[in-house]
Amino acid sequence: METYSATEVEAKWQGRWDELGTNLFSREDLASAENPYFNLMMFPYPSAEGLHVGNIYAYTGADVWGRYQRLKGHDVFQPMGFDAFGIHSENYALKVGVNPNDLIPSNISNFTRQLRRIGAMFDWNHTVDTTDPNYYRWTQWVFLKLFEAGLVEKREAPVNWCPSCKTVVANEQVIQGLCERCDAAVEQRQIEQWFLKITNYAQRLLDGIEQIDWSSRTLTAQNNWIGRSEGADIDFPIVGRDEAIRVFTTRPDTICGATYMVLAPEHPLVEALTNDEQRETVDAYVEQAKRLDLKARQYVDRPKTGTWIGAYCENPITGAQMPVWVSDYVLIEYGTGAIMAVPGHDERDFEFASTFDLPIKRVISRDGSNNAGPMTEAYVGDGVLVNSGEFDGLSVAKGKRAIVQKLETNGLATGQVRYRLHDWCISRQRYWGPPIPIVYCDDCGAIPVPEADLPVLLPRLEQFKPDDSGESPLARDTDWCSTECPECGGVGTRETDVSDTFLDSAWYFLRYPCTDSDEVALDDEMVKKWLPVNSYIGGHEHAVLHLLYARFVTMAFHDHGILEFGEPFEKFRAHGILTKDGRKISKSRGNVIIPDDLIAEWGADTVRLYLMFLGPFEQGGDYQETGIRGPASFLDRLALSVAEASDGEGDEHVLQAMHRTIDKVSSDIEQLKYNTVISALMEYLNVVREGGRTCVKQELEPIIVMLAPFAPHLAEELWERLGHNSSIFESGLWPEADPDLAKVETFEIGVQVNGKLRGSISVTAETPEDEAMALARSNERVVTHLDAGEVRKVIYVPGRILNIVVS
RNA sequence: GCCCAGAUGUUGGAAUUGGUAGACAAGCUGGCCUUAGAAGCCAGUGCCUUCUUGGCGUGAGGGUUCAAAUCCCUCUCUGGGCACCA
Repeated sequence: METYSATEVEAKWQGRWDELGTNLFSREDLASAENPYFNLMMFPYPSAEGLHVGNIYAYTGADVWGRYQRLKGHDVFQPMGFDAFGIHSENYALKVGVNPNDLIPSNISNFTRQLRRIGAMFDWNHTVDTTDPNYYRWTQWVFLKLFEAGLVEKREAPVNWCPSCKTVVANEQVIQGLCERCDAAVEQRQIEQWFLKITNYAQRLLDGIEQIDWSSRTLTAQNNWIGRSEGADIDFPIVGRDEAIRVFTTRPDTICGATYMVLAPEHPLVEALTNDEQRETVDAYVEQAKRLDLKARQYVDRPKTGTWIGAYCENPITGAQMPVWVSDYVLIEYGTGAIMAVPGHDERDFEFASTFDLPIKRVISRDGSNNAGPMTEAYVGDGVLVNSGEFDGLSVAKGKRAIVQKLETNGLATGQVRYRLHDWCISRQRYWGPPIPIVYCDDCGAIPVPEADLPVLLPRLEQFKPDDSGESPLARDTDWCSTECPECGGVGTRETDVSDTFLDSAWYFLRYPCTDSDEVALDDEMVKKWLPVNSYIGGHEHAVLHLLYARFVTMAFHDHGILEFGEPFEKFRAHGILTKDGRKISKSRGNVIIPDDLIAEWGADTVRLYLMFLGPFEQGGDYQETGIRGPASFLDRLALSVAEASDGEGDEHVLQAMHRTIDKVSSDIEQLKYNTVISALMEYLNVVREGGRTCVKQELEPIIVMLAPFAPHLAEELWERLGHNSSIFESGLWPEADPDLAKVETFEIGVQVNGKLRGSISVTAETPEDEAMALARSNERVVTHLDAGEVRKVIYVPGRILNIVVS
């Protein structure tokens, strides 16, 4: 029996969509859309390998959502672009010896071909390529706007430095403390870099979490990443000096248990407080700490190291003298770069104190009793203050308040909130990115390039490999570097660092509806109409960086009067990960699946349907190729049914099943449970075809509409074969369930005796208990078990269960 | 170490959110049809059993309940993220 040829049908409908511009918006369409819906998905980095099946999975799931919104009557704008700048592309280009300027366009065209082949409804009129000067011109503009808003700052920051290659290396290029390329020990070095002050927005980013509809795991990740801590800054006077060491602590209640102080190696007071006797040891220690690369420095399981610097502090509560140490387990970038060490109640301090034989004092006890005997581990739990003089007996919470209060009256403490979030360093000493639009002038300093002079074009360099200068390869292009100072017109030199790829992607969604404008980055009319984004779907791996940066830029633009809204994405859903035979798909495992052959063999519709059938979209699924036959034959049977269908009235029993299916599908698709949507459609088709019956068209039409998001080509084809002459996506055809028909009248419910299933009875929602009992008693098996004793209790939940307790 | 997610037949996964565990598929077994089958159709398929009966069964162990995959406690394992954040 001839059903359909996927190749022909798919080519036919893709051709027709292109020809009619079904998925395209003209500038006028964008301006006049009545029911706008911006369906965004994370744009890919166009690798040389092409899209793998995981990408297809993600984009199909997002496209299903967009097509579903369209069937519900929205004007769905669904653009796609390419995140093509960055170290990824650059490293690959270096490896294969091709200039990224040549490599990227061919990768993009390959990606475009693949994305078109899966039949997603992308608007190819509104696409972005982050490496296009017409795009990065505006990325540079974003930088300038943030600069204007006072959110850009240049300061020294540590980078990994390979002393042999004499270049900056990324964290990923440091393998066990050694340079990936030359095996030399990597060290950290301080260089001047550009930062965006995202920390100014720490609290706002946290507060905004309350108002957005995002996957909860993504919000949790952002919450943890921002890492708000409440505590106090406390000053510990330095013995013999008119100065204090300021520390941040979340546990002021444990201050009486502080037995020593620790400064980070980079702390300015280390130099000032070190006495002559300790000088040599301390200098050597600080030097050694500096030599560690950034990754090794942060490695937790390293044994604690450090040295006494020869100074003392006074505990502002107990008055006790405490030695001041220096150790790299205290980080200069968090808090004040100094801590009071409470070994009795902090695991790290305990480890350090044990190593160096420093006193360990219990000041919190679980139950308030003053347990004797030495502590064998730090106690970090809740409890009651002990050995704390006047504060004994207070709970941890009350102790915190009381101690901070007392110190506040002496001006020695202030309540303080701190965040783990760091400012965003956007400087990259690399080639493949947008040049940071800054000019240095001996007289005027660092001056932003005027908006009118954008873009600062990235010159084509044949030698783009980082060299031993330690600067971006751009520094070698002296013609490019030398320019005029925008301020005084004198001699200027360009900034040679390029910006982080994450800056490109922190605002791309704002640009999509505005790609028709060359004069401005953001067309106010379009932004007002289409933003914020209604739905964003992407990988959970971007839970913190990309998604946080995009929120930050949006908030900053809002405050700077550029945008009316403060949150970019109303709704965000993280899709799951596809595994293969239970294992992660990765290049190193060699189990990467390129979808082209699969699509050539089965067709895009079958592949789409299969991928969506694997598991809940937000949880991912396991790819096993044999499974594709199920969805394939489902589509075949559906096509067969359409071919056989006659006109006329639908069978009532089938129509009831149909409306129940509409009900279930409509609610499951909202929750992205595409797998159960598909199984519901399969179940319904099984009812339609039960016992080899031939069906009527009326019974098939709604199922074809509901299938359309998953298998758009075949849905169009069957819709046409059923006699319709406009696109199935044109006029909001999503069906609505008739509640009367969808209602289930009689249920088979289980009958349990003492909680064990012994039979079932057929009831309605209104069947009263006595009637249900009577029915149960007519069941032989039930009766046998009832005979075992006296009926003590009957639990009857109409429509659910009848449980009879017998003893 | 901390945080998040998860563990259900041979496999992917369902389960009205406390109410008949295993839907829908894949695989396998048998049958029909066929020159053929990666086509279509039909039947069977959690384990044990005295086989129309009964018992067991959702990572392990305990608990709550008339009733637990679902709630609570303890633990194990897997995947992911963060990582000396005071």
